[in-house]
Amino acid sequence: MNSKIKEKPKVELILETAGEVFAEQGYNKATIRDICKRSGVNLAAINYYFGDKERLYLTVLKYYRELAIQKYPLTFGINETDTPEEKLSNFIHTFICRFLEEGKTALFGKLLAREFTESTGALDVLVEDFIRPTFIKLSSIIREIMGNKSPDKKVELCAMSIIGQCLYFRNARPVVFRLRHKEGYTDKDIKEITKHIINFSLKGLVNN
Amino acid sequence: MNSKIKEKPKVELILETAGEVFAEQGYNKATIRDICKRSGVNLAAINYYFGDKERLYLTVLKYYRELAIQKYPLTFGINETDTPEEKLSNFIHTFICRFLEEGKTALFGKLLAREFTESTGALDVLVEDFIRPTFIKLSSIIREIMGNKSPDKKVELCAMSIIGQCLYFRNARPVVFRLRHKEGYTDKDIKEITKHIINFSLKGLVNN
DNA sequence: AATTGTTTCAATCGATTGTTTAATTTATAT
DNA sequence: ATATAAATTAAACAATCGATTGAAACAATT
Repeated sequence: MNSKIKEKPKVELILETAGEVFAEQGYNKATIRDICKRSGVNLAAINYYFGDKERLYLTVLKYYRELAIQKYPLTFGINETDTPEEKLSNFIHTFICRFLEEGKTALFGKLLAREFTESTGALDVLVEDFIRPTFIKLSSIIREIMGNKSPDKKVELCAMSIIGQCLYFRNARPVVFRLRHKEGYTDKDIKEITKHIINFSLKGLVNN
Repeated sequence: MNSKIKEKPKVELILETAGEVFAEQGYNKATIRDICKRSGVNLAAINYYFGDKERLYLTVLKYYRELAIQKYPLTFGINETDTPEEKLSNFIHTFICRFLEEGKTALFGKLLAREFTESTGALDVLVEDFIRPTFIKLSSIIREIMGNKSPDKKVELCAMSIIGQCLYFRNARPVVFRLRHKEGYTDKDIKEITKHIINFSLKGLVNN
């Protein structure tokens, strides 16, 4: 009757809502009831379309992964003609954007950032498909900066330092916001943080 | 009858067990049933002695806080005669030990580290009583190294970078262990990590 | 129009959780 | 010894969650 407007397929609707809920609440705290309510679908819809909660979550990951890798190509915004320092800057900047931007394109990054501290059964696959390649990419940049003679272990530790800084100010937001007496990050905050992490890390990588 | 051996008071027994369970599982995943089972007490004991789960958790925090501040004086192992760089080294070393050591003295640190990424209702108090003082202490050391002219914001960001590195390799263990194809940290690992974070951060703080 | 397959729905199941109760046991004090 | 209080227990309660059911509504096909 009101069919002039083509309704969004229910599966897609659920996936989008579920992605937001999982990113907000984490896998465990997110409830099927909440997702269904926000989607305006019946409680049984998720089990009908996806089987169970876990398979919904896996489908959500696949769904947003597509959006993510299509917006952020695997190059991490890095040109091979860039200097190593430029490459690291771009890497850090891109890495932070991937879980900080508003909108759907950053949802995969948010879900991924959660897996670091609240792992689910999907972590094994996520590590091999995304996290390890990201670390390898970062490690290669670090090696360019530090020189080929740098031992693997040292490179690995430096990669941890960089990722650790980035994830801290996302995952430890409850503490950060209280310390600052200020809720949320402004765009200016994010720019400053990004710039700081780049500077701090570039200096940290200097060989002595 | 068998009263030659003085039994440990039940309240204390529950507190110790509960601390371990909360540190292992986090507040939400820890169940009263599990704590009671491990303590060998009846299911109703916790509500009888502590009222409810939340007040048990708060009491656990207070209990282990005592052990912690008595083992780790608020000085963070820092002598005022140390150089600023030595102070930072000692701070990072102490900070990491506080949530990595085995045994009961590190339990408060483990609970605190959890609050960064899985906050509970206790976070507000914990921030004011422990986390903020720790940041202030760290900030004062950073200021000594970077010079008095350094803007507050810059010092704050550097403190975040240092804490972020330390917490990463504790809270992101699921990912780290998979990346390394190795479960757990050896004492050697911990020493290397600590040494690395100290070096990386000292270089990051250098003014240019 | 009848049949078939798909989707939607309210209702409910089964398991887990924090919490409470009411009865019993143990300890303490008079 | 007896009375009172404290501690302990098994059982159940209430709320929440993921999952399932079976009937109804809808769409598509024959």
